[in-house]
Parts: sequence; structure tokens; C-alpha cells
Amino acid sequence: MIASGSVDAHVDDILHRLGCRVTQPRREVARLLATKRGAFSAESINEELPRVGRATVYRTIRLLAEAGVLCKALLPDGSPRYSIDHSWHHHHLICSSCETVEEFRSAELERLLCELGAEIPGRVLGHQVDFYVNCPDCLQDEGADEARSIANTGG
Amino acid sequence: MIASGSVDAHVDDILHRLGCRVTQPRREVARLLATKRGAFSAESINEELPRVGRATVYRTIRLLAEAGVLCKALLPDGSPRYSIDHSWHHHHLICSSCETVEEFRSAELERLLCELGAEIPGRVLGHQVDFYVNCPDCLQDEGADEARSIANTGG
DNA sequence: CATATCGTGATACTCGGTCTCATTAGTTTC
DNA sequence: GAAACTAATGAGACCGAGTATCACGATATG
Repeated sequence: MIASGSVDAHVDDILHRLGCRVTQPRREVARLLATKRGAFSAESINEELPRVGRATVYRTIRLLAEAGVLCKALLPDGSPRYSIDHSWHHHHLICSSCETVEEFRSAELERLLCELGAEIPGRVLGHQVDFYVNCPDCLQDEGADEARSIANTGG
Repeated sequence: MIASGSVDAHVDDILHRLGCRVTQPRREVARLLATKRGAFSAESINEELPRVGRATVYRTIRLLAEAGVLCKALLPDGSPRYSIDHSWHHHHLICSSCETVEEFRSAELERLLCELGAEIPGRVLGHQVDFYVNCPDCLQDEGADEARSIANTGG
């Protein structure tokens, strides 16, 4: 558990460093984001903060994503999910059924991507690696469903 | 140059194999797609085929993407671009300024991703690797701009 | 050819996000 | 601490990409 006073201070600090004003709506958005564990959509934040305008929620999320505080992953259909950017550089495990997003890192992968990047014509700005998966939880649910349907067909 | 008769036959064949009816609008969409070299948006296809309804254009593109005839790449902002899926498995080089999408392949990358996949909890359905780049063309334009601005400042 | 049904397309709608602009509220200066 | 300057807010219009609806039309099949 984190004392809310310290979160506020941290948020204020981040906003200051970004050279923008420390406003109440931005604080509210940032404080809510700080409580988030997994990945979330901008809209879900908007719904949790009815007192803050939609435009402001989206603006603040964009601001923080551009500042590197949040990181953005794309679901297979292209819809973005945001999460707190805990680690410097990482990739994503995206569950295609429950849409949870997990981080993963691999030094070996980075090295290879860097090597490959050197061979690419033009200037490499960055890369994105996503694994689309069925997470263990969904797999278990699916297994339960299958067992049930086998039981139903008398198999 | 490809004889249009043969393209038609090919299109009809694909549609047949997908177990769906061979209709005039689907033929028109598929024939237009067959002429495309790079990546394109669904909307651009819609604009090029004013005689075909928007819903039908989108439906047909989805149909062909699901059938593996088209492949879908996501720009950094999540907006999709489609291209003819020439090769079995490939990744993308996406130019952040002109939004062109190129394919690239690396056996070594595939091997590593496969290895990494084996260590991931749950079931891996697939992966996506994109390099965000400035393509040589854009880089050249940018260089020209820079030279011009240096000339202007007398530097 | 008849007929069942799949596909079409006009249009309304959704979803995620941005733009506009009058109003509000941080910040700076004195 | 008040004044003034300006960035930020938020209600709502708007946008782009895509889907749902549904009456109508085209296609495959006996």
C-alpha cells in the first residue's frame, strides 16, 4: 500500500518535469492510473472519472504515453491498451480471449532485433514484438468447457 | 502484365474455395486488390469502388484477410493497413512518415521467437514483429529539408 | 426454371479519439 | 495577496474506421 500523499507528490513531480501545469484533473487521472495493475483502455479510465471530461482524460493519457510513463500495446484488432511502463524496454503477451496484456523481456531477442535493425534500409526508430496467446486462466476455462461438452455428448 | 481473364478465374477460384458465393461486387474488390503493390487502407479501396457499397468492401476485405489472402499490419496508432499476403510468414517494416509497409523475413528471428514461445505460460497463438522506420525515401526527403534549412540560416 | 438463401447496399449506429471554443484555474509578477 | 497572462478544461460537435440492420436482389441448386 502506498500513501496517497506520496503518490500525489510523485504525480506533481512528473507533471512538472513534463513542463506542464499541475492541474486537479491531471492529478485525478494520474492517481487513478497509478492504482492500475494490468492494461486498461482509455475509455475505462474515462468511465471511472465522470467528474473529469473525456477530452482531458484522453489528453492526459496521451501526454503520459508520450512521456514514457505509460506504454501502449495494440490488441490484434488495433485497439490500444495502456499500462504503466515499469521497465525500460519490454514486449507484450496479449491474451486473445480476455485481452489482458503482460510484459516480457528477452535480452537475446533485443540483441537479435538490434542486429536485424542494422541490416534494414533506412533508419530504424523502434520495434514492437507481441505474442498473441491464450493465457493460462483462459486455457483452464476452455479446458473446463471442453470437458463439459464431452460429458454432454456422452463421449 | 496479367491478363484480366486469368485474374478473374483466380478470384473466382479463391471465393469458391472459401465456400462463399462468387458475386460481382466481391470480384470487383478482389480484382482491385490484385492490382495493389504496397499496403492500403480499407477506406482507400472503398473510395476507388464507388459502385460497391462500403459494407461490402469492408466485408470482403475481412473475408480475404481471414482467409489469409490479405495480411494486416497495424500502424503505430493502431490503424490497419492491408497487403497481399505473398509469403507464408513475414513481418513488417512500417515507415512512420509515409506509412508504407514492407515485408521482411528472418529465419533466425523465427527460430528465436519459437524458442521464446515455448517458455511462455499458456498457449501461443501467434506473434507479430514490426519495425518502425523512416524508409530511405523519407530519409532522403528529410535530408534535403535539412540541407535547405542549413542553407537558409547561413550555416 | 423455381426456389431457398446468401449477399448487397443504404443507412444508422458504435467506438475510440480529436477539435473547437468559451470558461476556468495554475503560474508568475509585482 | 491581487492582477494578469495563458495553459488547461470540458461540453459537445465532429471524425475515421468499422459493424449491425434489413428490405431487396443475385446466385447456386434441384
